[in-house]
Amino acid sequence: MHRLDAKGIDENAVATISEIAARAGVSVATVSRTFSHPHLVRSKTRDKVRAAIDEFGYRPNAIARNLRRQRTETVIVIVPQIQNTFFSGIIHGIEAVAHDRGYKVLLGETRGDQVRIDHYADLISTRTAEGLILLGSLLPTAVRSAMRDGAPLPIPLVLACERFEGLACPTVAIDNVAASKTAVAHLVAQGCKRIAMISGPKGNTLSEDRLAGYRAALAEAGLPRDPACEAHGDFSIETGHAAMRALLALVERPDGLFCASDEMAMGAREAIRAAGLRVPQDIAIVGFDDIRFAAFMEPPLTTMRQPAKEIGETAMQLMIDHLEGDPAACPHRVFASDLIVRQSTLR
Amino acid sequence: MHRLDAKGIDENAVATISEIAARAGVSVATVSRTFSHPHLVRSKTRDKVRAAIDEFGYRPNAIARNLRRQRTETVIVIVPQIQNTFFSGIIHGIEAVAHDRGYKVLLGETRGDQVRIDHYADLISTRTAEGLILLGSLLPTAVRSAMRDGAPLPIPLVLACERFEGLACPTVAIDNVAASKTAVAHLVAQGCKRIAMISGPKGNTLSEDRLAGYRAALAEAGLPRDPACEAHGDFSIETGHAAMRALLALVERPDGLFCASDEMAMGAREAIRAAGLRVPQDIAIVGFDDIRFAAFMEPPLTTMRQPAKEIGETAMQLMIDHLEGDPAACPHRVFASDLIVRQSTLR
DNA sequence: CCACGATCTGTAACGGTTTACACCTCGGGT
DNA sequence: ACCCGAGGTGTAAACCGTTACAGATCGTGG
Repeated sequence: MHRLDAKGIDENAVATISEIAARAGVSVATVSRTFSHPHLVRSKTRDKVRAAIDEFGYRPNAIARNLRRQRTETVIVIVPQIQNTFFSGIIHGIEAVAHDRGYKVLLGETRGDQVRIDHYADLISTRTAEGLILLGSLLPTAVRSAMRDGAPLPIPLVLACERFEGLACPTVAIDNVAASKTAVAHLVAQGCKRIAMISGPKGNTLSEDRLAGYRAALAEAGLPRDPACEAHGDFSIETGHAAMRALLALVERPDGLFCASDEMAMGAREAIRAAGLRVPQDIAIVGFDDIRFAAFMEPPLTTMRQPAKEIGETAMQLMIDHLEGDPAACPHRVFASDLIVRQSTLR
Repeated sequence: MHRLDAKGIDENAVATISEIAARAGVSVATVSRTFSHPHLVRSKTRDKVRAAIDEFGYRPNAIARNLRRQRTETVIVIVPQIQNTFFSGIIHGIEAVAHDRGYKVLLGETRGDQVRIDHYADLISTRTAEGLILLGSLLPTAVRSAMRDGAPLPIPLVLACERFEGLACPTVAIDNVAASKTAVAHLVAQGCKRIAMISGPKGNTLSEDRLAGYRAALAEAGLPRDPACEAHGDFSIETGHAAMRALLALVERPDGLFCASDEMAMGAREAIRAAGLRVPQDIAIVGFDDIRFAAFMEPPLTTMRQPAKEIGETAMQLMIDHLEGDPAACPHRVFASDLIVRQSTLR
């Protein structure tokens, strides 16, 4: 299939190493060495091999090489949804480092589906990929049971942007508690007295951390905490919109809002507009992530910037260190996140 | 590395087929058949094999299987930039179909770099991947030279969203000429007399098609065409902003704007705001793509919707048909694109 | 002219699976 | 008693590289 054309001469199929060896009048070992360890081959011999290769178009078969070397130099990146701008920023960073270091990136999208995540994690057991970079808050079943049993991790794993209690593996993230505290303190400084939050899904460490930061900031400012002001979404525009409508229905309307993602802030902003209220005069908003579109909202959105690309780059770097270096090492990289102040909080 | 723990007992390493065969007291062929052709194995024998597998945790080595089968069931998707919302929508669709059909998706980002695109295309020659889905407007050098020589395509290729004159390969796209014509006709219907366009990069078929549609609509409406009103960007917010600033500096200011991407429309909208003008009263805007954020712009953006997910799904479908079916077939799928009318053009 | 080391090259094992082919067993028909 | 076919199973040859090891070649110093 797709290998032989009508004349039986294969234009596409690459010659094998033994054909090249025969054409060049050397052994397969020499051809192999010409690629992998050229310094072991006399330059005259190399030229013979190169000539044969130029003539017959040899490209070494990566599958055979992988089998022999027991390596694929491939990592799989599991992401809840590729369309999320923050995640695609991380993937951008991952791909950059992977490419530079000669690794390949397999992409798996989960959409919150445990079956899909396990399917992709299985690619490690079957040796299709060597390691797993996890962007979401869902863990493969195999990892979960290892955690429960206190067993070592069954697969090389790096967490980007999420952390799990009791899971010892390389992690890169920001300090979500501190970041949220800063964000909410900014709202306090702008004079907000009743600050609501739309966080991520319950039970998700990242969401809990951001919620904790929010609460800490309120406490520090001496503002009362009202459970009715704590809403949850799934980081999407739609859930931000819905959550804000609920918050607007409260008898005591909030005058400040902190969202755990810019997308939710976008949805919330729309709900506020629909209610005939103004941002920031009636309600000031702080988002999270600083996605590309935050600066182009109306008004431009104040937000906690996460260095998505750097997070991705670091995650891939940690993965390579893990695969090529000491697999017992378990570094944690924490990035700073900056508050980007724009008009949505300036009143 | 990472294979043996302190006791020399390997928790992670999967047993090989021959170990399982020995444990189960059968031959390797039988173990293999238990996986691939269970109906060829007596159920009692299957149970023995299953028991051994359960006990020792065997997972077949995909590399060895791939080598033997001469298949990897992997396609590589080359995208100019993963962060572009339209592209990530397509990838979303590609991944969905790939997962359902048992294929894997390798991700390659080019950022307009010919070296990177060739690097990724090379994964086909080395048999790492079986086919290439191309999202951008850059072609691998190997494909380009085949085109020039009139030779058959050197690799299984599917184009999503871009087409090339004289390149016969499965393609999925929309009718950019017609879509642009519709978009610009809408501006005409809204009473715009001087309509500018910010298109994509020059020399790009997609850009040219959209420009052609724009010109056709002007001609049909009897409006004069002014080369000064034809600007170019690279689909990004920033270039949209820059292009709009130039358009605003014209002595005769446009009163309508058609952008070849929503992102550029976003940048343009910002430039218009900065100039103290109103949308749509002073300048009406139509974008392209209908990315998730278009509906949340201020005012919400009228735009040509492209069915990104469906385009991706179809591209992957065509790729599988090409790999598993008739490689000579060269279907072209053209999707409808709908004009989504929002406030940015309603005056 | 020989010994010796350095440099280069070849042979063959190996990685782990799939599958063509051969073989064996067993039941049923003649 | 014999043949035949169906159903199961095993053997071994692929698939295509890499690399340990052995062997060949070459240059140099004695």
